[in-house]
Amino acid sequence: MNFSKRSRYGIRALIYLAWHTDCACIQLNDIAERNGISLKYLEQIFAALRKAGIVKSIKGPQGGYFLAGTPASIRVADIVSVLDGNYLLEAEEIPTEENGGAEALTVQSAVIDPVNEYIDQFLNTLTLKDLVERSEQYREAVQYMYYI
Amino acid sequence: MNFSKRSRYGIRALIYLAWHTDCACIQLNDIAERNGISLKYLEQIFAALRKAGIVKSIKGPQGGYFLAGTPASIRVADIVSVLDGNYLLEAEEIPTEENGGAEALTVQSAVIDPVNEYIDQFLNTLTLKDLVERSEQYREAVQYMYYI
DNA sequence: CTAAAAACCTATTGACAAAGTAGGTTTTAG
DNA sequence: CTAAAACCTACTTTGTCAATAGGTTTTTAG
Repeated sequence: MNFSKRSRYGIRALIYLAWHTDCACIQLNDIAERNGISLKYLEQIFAALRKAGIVKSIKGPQGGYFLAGTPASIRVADIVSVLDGNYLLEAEEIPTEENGGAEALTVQSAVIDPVNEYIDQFLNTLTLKDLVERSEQYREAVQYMYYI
Repeated sequence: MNFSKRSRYGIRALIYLAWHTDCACIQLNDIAERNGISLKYLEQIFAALRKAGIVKSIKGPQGGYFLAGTPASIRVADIVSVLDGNYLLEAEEIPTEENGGAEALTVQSAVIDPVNEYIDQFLNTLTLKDLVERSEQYREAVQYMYYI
């Protein structure tokens, strides 16, 4: 299981893109400064997102990135998959001896599997649209926090 | 979030101890061989479990380890806490700039928090007793798998 | 009393990945 | 033609996991 900076930065950047679907595109420089993320690191993240078809790009001055689909069509599971590889807990190695297997199988089926099932279901149901909706409360709150 | 070998080995070893509450104690050598785990590594794991009060030990020949409490009183959350530190996903760093905070707060509250809440609830409810009960089906199956 | 079995203790190592840095090339608007 | 931006590849740093190593201490059995 991974929920690395890479994924978190990616999701945050995509929320920002989703906020600005009215703009033609957004520059990485903009996002990097907003979030205190290294531009070079963001570039790598967006290279992956672009290759996976989640965003599209325009080169040259006034270029940038925009979402390839609607926010509702982009699942958080897709984003994390692209950026962190698999997001599930790794499967147990079941000992090949004549013993020890029962314990390992139990851990797999009673601990790992249920956690994985929940995470998988949760991340596959959650879309960028959901995140945008839930961000509304913070957009105001954040301005209040820092402008006072 | 960690679900390392350390935790998995620990849980497996504790299942094995719980199977043998009739024995005075179990030697690590036994468990290590059953599971193909290095004895030295298991010793470190059990040192942590002992210091946390999950198992007790007897030194000297015929010594070994046994559960400090009933299987029903040992939560999987306790085991993983001891062996992996915290088992939850780390909190987002919220940017201190006047911007970017809304995205980060959204990721925290809409993605990280719900996953953490589930894992926390799940691991705190699940006890070693549950694991022992669910291991029954595998104890037979495993013997069948390898003795045929 | 002694030898061996087991727990107990502390330090070190090797492999690997995450996070970020570095230094470019290519495309294209103005 | 120049500068802004994406695009590409390689490297570095840092830290953690999973062991390995080499002991010391305690205690039972003979």
